[in-house]
Formats: sequence, structure tokens, C-alpha cells
Amino acid sequence: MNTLLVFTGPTGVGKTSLSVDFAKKLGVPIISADSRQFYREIPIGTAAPKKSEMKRVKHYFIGNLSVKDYYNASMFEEEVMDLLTELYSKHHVVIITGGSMMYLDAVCKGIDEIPAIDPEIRMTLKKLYEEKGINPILDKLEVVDPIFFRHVEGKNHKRVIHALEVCLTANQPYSLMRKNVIKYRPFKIIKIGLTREREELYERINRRVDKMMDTGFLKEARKMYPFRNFNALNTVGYKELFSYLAGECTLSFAVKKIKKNTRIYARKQMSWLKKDKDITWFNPDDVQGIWDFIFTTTGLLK
RNA sequence: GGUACCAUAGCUCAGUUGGUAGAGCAACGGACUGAAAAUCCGUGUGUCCCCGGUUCGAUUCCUGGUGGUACCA
Repeated sequence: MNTLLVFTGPTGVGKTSLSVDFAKKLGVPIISADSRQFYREIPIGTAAPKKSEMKRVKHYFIGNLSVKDYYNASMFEEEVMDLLTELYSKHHVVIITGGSMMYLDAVCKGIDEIPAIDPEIRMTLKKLYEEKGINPILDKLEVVDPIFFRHVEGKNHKRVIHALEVCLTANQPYSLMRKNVIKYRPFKIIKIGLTREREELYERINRRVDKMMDTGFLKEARKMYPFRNFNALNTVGYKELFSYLAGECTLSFAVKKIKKNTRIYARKQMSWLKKDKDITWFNPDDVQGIWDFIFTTTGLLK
């Protein structure tokens, strides 16, 4: 049976180089599940695979979008499923690697069918929120979808607004569309989680940020400054450098902040991933252990 | 060796006229279904250096240690 080999884990743990090694040895391509490495203008700050790595192994979903493009997890699910059908005609194994939890879940478990949001409704609600705050939106949500209203965190404006825009677009309650059913996938999924001791992970993160700064992160951010309001750039690293570029803080403060926020992001990823009981955890340095696990679970021969 | 000052959270420090303690930084936990590296919610983690004394009660006052810093020898 065809297999999808998932490599996931917190940022900076060493997913990229490990999955390139495994893909090379298995002779299979890599699908990236990193919601920021999609954007071609920002390879440095997102620690995208290097050109040499891309040459060794065929990668998909790296630099395939512009920061100005709109994209979401559902679109990713659809595109990856199509791509997998094609790839499985040539390979029995495909690797998917990344730390964007929702995108990974969209591929592995599927995501509910919800109509594309009417842009006009989105604009109207955005404007309403900016002018009057969250309360009028909550009031409306309570009327159209009392079930979700009870469930949503009232202060989380993104979720509140989204729920209402879905209701208004679909003309039915958002809660009815949230089926939460795990979709059938015509391939075997093996999830490998990569993790390290906290202290070591933090050291790697700090070092990686310094290295980004040495290799032109600031220049990349400066180029992106005019586009800073696009969602793709509402991202750890860019936010802090934009704040420096706007004259709101010093560069060394911004860099410190980037390190800290990256550490927080890594923790957030862990708190999501810990819940996933399908993941088997390894230290990325335990290459032999990972191979053994893959061989015994897939029946592949060395 | 002498004198002075200091010892409180992981770090830097505040504080309690005696009722077991707090700020910044750091750290930690959780939620999560079309913007997700987003967004939101939550947590002080402590032998107040140690042994005694005074006191109803000591982190606080006192004796003696220990460690540190400065100055004098």
C-alpha cells in the first residue's frame, strides 16, 4: 500500500535536513507542509530548504506562492491530494514534512467542507470590527449560530469573525458545517515526530536566528516592508524586523524578540502535536532508530 | 587578618515599621477546522543563605556561622 511518511516537530528541531536525507535514500519527493515556506519572497526568514537541498530532492510547495496571494489549509488539502494521486503512480512512498499543524491535519485527517467566503461579507465584517469592536459581531453570531456562539472564545476576534462570515456566506449556522469527521485516505500514514531537549532546541533556535541575520534576513525584510500588511508577513521574524524598520525599537531588541517568539512558537507546536496519539517520537539524531521504525511499520526493505 | 556592605524566583533586584513575599526579564501550561509562524486563554515556579535566640508569630530584630563584594592592612 502507498505510504505517506510524515515528519513533523517544532521549528528548528532539524526536520528539513533529516527529511532531505531520508528522501534521498528512499528516492522519493518531499511535500512541504510549512505555511510560510510557500512564499517565494521570504526564504531566509522562514528557513526554507537551501538550493542545494532542493537540488538533491524534488520539493513541492516551496516558494510556490507570492506573499500577496491568499491561501488556506483547505486549498492545501485539495492540492496535496491531487498531487499525491500523481506521485503515487511513480512512488510507493512520499514524504511530507513541516510544522504547520493545521495544514498537516488537513492532509492527514481532512477538513470540513465550508463554502469560500464571500469577499464582500469579509470586508464588511472587517470594517465593522475595526470601527465598533467585537461586540456587534458577537451579537449577530448569537442570533445566527447560538451553538457556536456558546462555544467560541469571545475575545478571539479571528474566530468570531470567521464564524459569522461563514454563517452569512452559507446562509446556515457554522456549527452545522463543523462535522469533524476524519476523511478516508487511500494510503497509509506514518507520523514521525521529531523533538529534542528544550535547552538544546532553544540553542538551535537562537543560533539559527543569528545565522539568518548573517545571511541577509534584514535585507529580505526591508524588501518586504511595503507589503507588511499582507497576512503572509504576519509572521515571527518579519513582524519584529518591521518594527525595527519603522523605528520603534533597536535592531538588537528586535533580534532578541525574534528568538523569544520563535521559542514560544515551538512550544505552541509541541502543545498541539503532543495531543496527536498517532505520532511516534524520536530525537532527530537517532537516525538508525527512525530507519528501523520505518522499516518495521512499512515493511520496506533496506 | 580588620572594617563596612550584601545574601529574597532561573537572572537582575524591590519589599515586609515582625503576620511566610513581588516587579522586569526569562520560563511554563492550554485552546485551536479556510488568515494557523495567525489568534486567544491561563500559571509565580520560593527552605526569603545556615544554626540558634527574642516573640503568640522571624524572611524581617539579635548572636554566631558560611559565601560574596569593597576598602584597609
